[in-house]
Amino acid sequence: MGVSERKAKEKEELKSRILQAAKKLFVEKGIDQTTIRNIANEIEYSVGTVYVYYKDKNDILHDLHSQGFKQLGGEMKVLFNVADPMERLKALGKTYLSFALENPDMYDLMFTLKGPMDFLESMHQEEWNEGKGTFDVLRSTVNQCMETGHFSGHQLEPLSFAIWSTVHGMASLHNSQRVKGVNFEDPNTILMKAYEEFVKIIDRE
Amino acid sequence: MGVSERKAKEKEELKSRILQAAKKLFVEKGIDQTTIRNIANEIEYSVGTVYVYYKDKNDILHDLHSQGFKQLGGEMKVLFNVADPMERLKALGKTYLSFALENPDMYDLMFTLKGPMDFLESMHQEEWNEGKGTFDVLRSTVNQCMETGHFSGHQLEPLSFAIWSTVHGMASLHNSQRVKGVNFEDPNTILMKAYEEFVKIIDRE
DNA sequence: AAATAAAATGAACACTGTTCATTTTATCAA
DNA sequence: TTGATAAAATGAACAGTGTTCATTTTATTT
Repeated sequence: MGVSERKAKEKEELKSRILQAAKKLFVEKGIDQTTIRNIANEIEYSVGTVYVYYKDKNDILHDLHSQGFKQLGGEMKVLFNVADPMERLKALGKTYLSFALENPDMYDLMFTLKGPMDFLESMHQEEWNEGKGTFDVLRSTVNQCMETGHFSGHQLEPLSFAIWSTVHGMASLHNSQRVKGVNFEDPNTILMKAYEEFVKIIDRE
Repeated sequence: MGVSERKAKEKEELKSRILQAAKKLFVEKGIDQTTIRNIANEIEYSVGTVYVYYKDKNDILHDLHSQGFKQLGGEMKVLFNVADPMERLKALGKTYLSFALENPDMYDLMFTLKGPMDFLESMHQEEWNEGKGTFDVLRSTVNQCMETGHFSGHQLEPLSFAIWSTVHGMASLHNSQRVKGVNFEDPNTILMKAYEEFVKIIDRE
C-alpha cells in the first residue's frame, strides 16, 4: 500500500516541522517565552494540530533534548580517532564544554530542565538512554586511561562522575548567569581558563 | 515617634511572613507549582497584599535566594576554625554539597534558576553580592592553600572556579534528576563517592 | 457520488502573574 | 468624639498560559 506509507511519511514530516519550529523559537526568544500557540503559528497550523503530534509541551522538550544528544554524540564520535585515551578524555571535555557554550538552550534542555525528565516519568520510562549512552563514552574512556596506568587508586564509576560534574558545573554556572556575577572577565574566557586548570590536574594523574 | 517605628516593624514582619509562606510552599510542592494565590492564601491575605510587599514573583525568589546564602554562609563560617587551609578547602566542599542535597529547592534558587538574577537585572543592580561573597571564601581558602605550597603552577582565579564547578556540577546533576538516570545506585551514595575521588585528587596537589 | 476514515480546527476551560480603582482600617487634629 | 487624612488591604479584571475535544474540513475508499 503506497498511500499509508506516504501518509506516515507526511506525518513524520509535519512532526519534524513542529520540532524545528520549536527549536527556532527556543533559540530566538527562550524556552519559557515560547508558547504552543507560537509554535503553531510558526508552521501555520492551529494549536490543536500540535497536540495531534505531541502529547504535551514536555513531549516536545524531550524530543528536542534527544535531538541535542544526537548532535553531541556526533561531535564526540569524531574523537574516537584519538588513540591515546588521556588525550581523548581531554578532548571530550573540551568538546562537551564547547557544545554547552554554543548551544545553551539545548544544553539546558539536556542537562538541567525538568521537562524532558518529567516526560519520561509520565511515559513510565524509567531509563534515560540518552544520558546513559553519553556517560558510557566518558566511562569507557576513563577506563582505558586507568588501563594505561592513569588514575591509579581511583574507582572508575565515581571518578567518571566527578569528571562529568566538573565540566557540567562549568557549563551550568555559565548557563545560569552565575559566572558573570562573580567575575567580570569575559565569562567564556574564565571558563576556558578554568578548563585548563582542570587539564593541568588530570595531566598529573 | 513610636507609631511609625511600630508600623515599620509590622511591615517588616508581614513581609517576612510572606517569605516564609513562600518557602514552605516551595519545599512542599515545588517552586513552579506555587502560585502567588497559594502564598496569599497561606498567610490569609489577598493576592494584592503580596504585591504591596513584593514587586513581583522574582522579587520573592530573590529574597529567598538571599536567605539561602545567609544559611550557607553560616554553615561555612563554622569551618574558619579549621586551621589547615587544605583541610578547610575539603570541608568547605563537603558542607557545600551537603547543603545542596539537604536543601535542593533553595540550592536551585541560589545557583540555577533565572528568577533571582532577572530580578537583579530589573533593579539595574549588576552586582551579585551573595555569589561574590561566597566565592570569596573559596578563593581566599584556595589562595592560602597555594601560599602553603599546594596547587603550584596553577592560577588562583580559574582554579577556584574549577573547584566550584566540580561541587556545583555534582549538586546540579543530582538536583536535575540526571544522576539517577545514569547510575542505579542511591544518588546520594554515588555523589559522596564522587566527592571522595575529587578529594583524592586535590590531596595530591 | 456516497460513505467512511483521517486530519485539522479553534472555542472553551482552568489556570497563571499582575494591576489598580475601590474599600477598609488606622492615625491624627480640632 | 468627630471628621479629615493617610496607610493598608482588597479582589475583580486583564492578558496571557497549557490543554481538551466536539465540530468541521479534507482525503480516501467503496
